[in-house]
Amino acid sequence: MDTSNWTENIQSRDEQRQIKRMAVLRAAAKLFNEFGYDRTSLDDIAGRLKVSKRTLYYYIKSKDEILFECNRFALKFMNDALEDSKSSDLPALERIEKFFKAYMELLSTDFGACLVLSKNNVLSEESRNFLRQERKKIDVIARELIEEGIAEGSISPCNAAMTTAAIFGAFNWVPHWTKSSDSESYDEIAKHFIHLFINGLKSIKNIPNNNS
Amino acid sequence: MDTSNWTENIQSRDEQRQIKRMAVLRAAAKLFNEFGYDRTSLDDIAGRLKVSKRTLYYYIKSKDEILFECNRFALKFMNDALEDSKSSDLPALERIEKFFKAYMELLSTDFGACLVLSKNNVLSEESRNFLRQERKKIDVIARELIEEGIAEGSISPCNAAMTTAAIFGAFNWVPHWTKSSDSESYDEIAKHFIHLFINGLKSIKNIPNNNS
DNA sequence: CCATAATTACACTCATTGGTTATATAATCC
DNA sequence: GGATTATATAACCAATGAGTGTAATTATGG
Repeated sequence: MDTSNWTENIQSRDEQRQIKRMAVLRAAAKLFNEFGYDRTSLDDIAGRLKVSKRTLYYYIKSKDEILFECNRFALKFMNDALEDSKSSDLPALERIEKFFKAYMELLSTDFGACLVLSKNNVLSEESRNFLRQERKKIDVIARELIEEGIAEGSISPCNAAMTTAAIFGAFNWVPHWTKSSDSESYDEIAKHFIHLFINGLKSIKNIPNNNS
Repeated sequence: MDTSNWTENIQSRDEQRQIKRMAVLRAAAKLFNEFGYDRTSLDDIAGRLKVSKRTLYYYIKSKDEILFECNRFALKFMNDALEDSKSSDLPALERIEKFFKAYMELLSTDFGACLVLSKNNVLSEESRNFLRQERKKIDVIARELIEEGIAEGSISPCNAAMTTAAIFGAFNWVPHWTKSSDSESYDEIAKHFIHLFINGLKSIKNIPNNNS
């Protein structure tokens, strides 16, 4: 049926569907993050949304798909956010700061947390490869930032892969301790972390970092 | 069973038992780390050891207990290792280095990896509390080290809790990427990480500190 | 070599759960 | 208003996996 012009209602239906689908994904992500993928049943998700399990199947194809979509969505969000920082021509250190602030922002969302809390060895080889590839992109961008910084002279030479691994690790771990989110906001955490990674622990007594 | 006095043979039997029990735990940890707790069946563990599932129950009480014991064992190992560094009176930065090298060593073991890879929200409230408490101890020691460093003047003032969270995070994340353990040894990683955390990214141009 | 205890194997129960299907209700558009 | 489509309910199925009873087998000590 290629109805051409009465787009509005169709749109509206589709929009409704998308919104509901999104609600399913978000509810699922919350539960996955709290109890883990395997210990979350579709009934749990349905219960949270006050619908029956069968209903979920109108929005998703399988439980696997839910996890995949949660991951995909998070990665898409991230990639979008990266477009900004890519075009920017700030000095490397500031771009790194921007980058990881965006990353922490992602991690503060249900989908972002899901990205780092769920092992995705559940999914099909194909899905897993796709997600791995997307992750890789983000990792590569971070690595390039470090390398630019080194080229620029603002970052001291180091193994960029190892360095990004350390930073991502620190960030990725944050959603693991949010249960008792008594503490600071994600933004505060990001600031602290970035400051630590840039300046290190060591106190700098005699070195004003103006270079000579 | 209160075995009282005929120690020798019992010992030998007991030793045998302990060894086998340990083999069960280690095999389980390996599988947990690879596939996750929920996706590892007791049949899998038994299969790995080439015994029947029923046999496992002579060494452990339940699947829960396996996970608990894996965690407990890792934490015990860590606490033992900490006794050393506690008595030492090296400068804080070196003790931190020592501490985190030991921690990375732990993470390189099956039990250590299990400690950071498994969500333990599976376990009973009681078990979970115990483990949390033990973890807390380790965290506190790390925090104290940082604070000593600050007091000493070798570490620039910072939020110690946040700082240890960052460092632990970076370390804890390592077992997540070991699947493709194509890369460096844990020891190398530890060195890199520690260097990064102590010195930071920022290049310090007037220090000829490229010893590596 | 026998009696006792430890260990192991087979087969079973029982509960959970992911996924499916038959069918009923509500919305949409001609 | 009636046909078509979207959405929901509830019952059902097949598979899995934790845990157990029993009985066979092995090791230990006298």
